Amino acid sequence: MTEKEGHWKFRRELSVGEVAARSGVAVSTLHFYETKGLIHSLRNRGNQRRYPRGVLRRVAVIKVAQRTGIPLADIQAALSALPHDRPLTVHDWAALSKRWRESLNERIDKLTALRDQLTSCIGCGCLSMEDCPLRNPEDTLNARGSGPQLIEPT
Amino acid sequence: MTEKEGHWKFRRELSVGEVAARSGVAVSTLHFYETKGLIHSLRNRGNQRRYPRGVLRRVAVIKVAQRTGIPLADIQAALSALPHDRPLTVHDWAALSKRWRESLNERIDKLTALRDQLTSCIGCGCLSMEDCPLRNPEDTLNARGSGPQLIEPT
DNA sequence: TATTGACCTCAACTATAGTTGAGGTTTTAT
DNA sequence: ATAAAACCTCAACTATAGTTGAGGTCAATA
Repeated sequence: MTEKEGHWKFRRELSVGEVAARSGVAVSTLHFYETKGLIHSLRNRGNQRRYPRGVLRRVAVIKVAQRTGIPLADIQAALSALPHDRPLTVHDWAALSKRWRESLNERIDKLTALRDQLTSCIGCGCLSMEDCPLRNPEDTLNARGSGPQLIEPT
Repeated sequence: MTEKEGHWKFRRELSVGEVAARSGVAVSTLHFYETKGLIHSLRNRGNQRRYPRGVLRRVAVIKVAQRTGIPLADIQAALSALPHDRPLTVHDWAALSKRWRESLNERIDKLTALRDQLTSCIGCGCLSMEDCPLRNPEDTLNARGSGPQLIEPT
């Protein structure tokens, strides 16, 4: 709303409220992301956060990654491998999104396999620890023989 | 291990440790499920939990539902609509698993759509709140016109 | 200039799904 | 009979992803 800090053409910094309004996340979430190292800010003379415009793209990338099921810690790790003082490029985005699409695909594949097993088990209902693929997805138990399970498996 | 409580042929109750060993969940988890109303137990003279054998099937159903992404509260709601003093029947299981398969299918469909959008956006990288389908999945913003977003949307 | 809105920090709280530990009792095995 | 293993409750803690509120400061506007 204000044009105080120079001519609008040259104003490149955003307040936290502006970033919230334009990115669709709450101010408290931006604070939170900053504590987690997902975004970074500079401070003005009054200790208020000032963001470079590139933060909008960063937040967008974070939100998309979250939709694909990537935990914030992993997003942070991926972003921190990139320079944090320049905007993300289209190339950065392509690299990140390709990786995340892979993990999304894995998730989809796992869920699809689960759905197929569920479908084939609906009429069965055995749910036996030893026999049912739904209960024993990785065949972990048969790996060391049958019988009752170990107490409190890792 | 013990045959104390009657001839083995008639022993129908399980201790919490036995349930843990046979179901593959921790004792603490069984306690936790009980506080959430997901499973139920009787107590012996010494105040120790004694479970009817049907609890094994219940725990199995809970774990399968969790794999499909159903929250415990929903699982509890579904299970509590059934009599809690008899084992789950194959028919119970069929009804539950059909519902859960539906919600699993919805999850898969959403993730698949997301993956397809991600794929088509990898080369783009605009991530604009207004234009990018990845950022604006439900077209919530255009529903009330364009421009900057409302602050702190619900 | 004064007031209001936006901002600051820090602690505490929400929700989900449990785990861990302290302190004490019961059951099982020797 | 006694020691060990299993059990009990309850509170506190873990992790993830934030939100809320108190108490105080800064900035924009009337």
